[in-house]
Amino acid sequence: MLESSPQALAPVAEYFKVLSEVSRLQVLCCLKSGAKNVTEIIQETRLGQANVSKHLKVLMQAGIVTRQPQGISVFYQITDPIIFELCELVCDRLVIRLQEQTQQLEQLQALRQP
Amino acid sequence: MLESSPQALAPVAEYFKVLSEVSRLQVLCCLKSGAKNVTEIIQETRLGQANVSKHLKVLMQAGIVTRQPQGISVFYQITDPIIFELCELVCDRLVIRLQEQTQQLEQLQALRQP
DNA sequence: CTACCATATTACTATCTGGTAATATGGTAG
DNA sequence: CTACCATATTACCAGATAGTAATATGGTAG
Repeated sequence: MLESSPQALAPVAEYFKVLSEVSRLQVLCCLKSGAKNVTEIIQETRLGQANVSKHLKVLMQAGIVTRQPQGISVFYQITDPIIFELCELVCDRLVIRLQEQTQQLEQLQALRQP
Repeated sequence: MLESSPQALAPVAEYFKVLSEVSRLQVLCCLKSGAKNVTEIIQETRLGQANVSKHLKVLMQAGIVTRQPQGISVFYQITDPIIFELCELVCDRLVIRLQEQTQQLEQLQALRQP
């Protein structure tokens, strides 16, 4: 599987790009516990209002969150549960990498003082 | 799990950023079948030499590939097997999203011609 | 209707990054 | 040594994008 033509890879790259910004990951983490309105997201993430609005639009166009106007405010909710699975995979890998680097450092230090 | 502070999320975002470029995904796909030297990668991906070199550096700094000089040329190899798992997850999700969109379109067309 | 609140959009800037041509490096052969 | 090949680096440009201030939209209350 996993075709290698640029055309086939473009949507995958685009999806990863959406997840490649700290602010958007912050918003997603904030929504992990359930639907929230924009004001709540702004308060919790301490990001600017226009900024949050823009990021939410990007997340919606990627199909990662859904929008639900409710009275005067608008609630957003995560629809795509694989996000956290993806993040966990990456986190696990980053931890392993850190451990390897620490090990290498220790070995170097051991060599320096025989 | 999955802390929400910007500092904790930064490495995750960075990892996703590495995977958010079509050219780099092309290189990774090209390496899926095993180690290849730079010339082979250039031929297979049809990317420029300096460009491939730069992308390989990024992939190496992210710990996704390893470098092995061999005689006059340099071989690269994927070290991080989770990449394709990540891509598969995203692909599956993209397919589902496409299917949903197609369904919605069909419903709209059905409404237009009652 | 007007006033007000929450959210979205616009316009703009500063920063970052992919691509490439030119050049540098480094190993190999003769 | 020199010539040559593969790879890396540098310098540069063009396009994309995060952040923000200002403004627009749209729903609600009075």
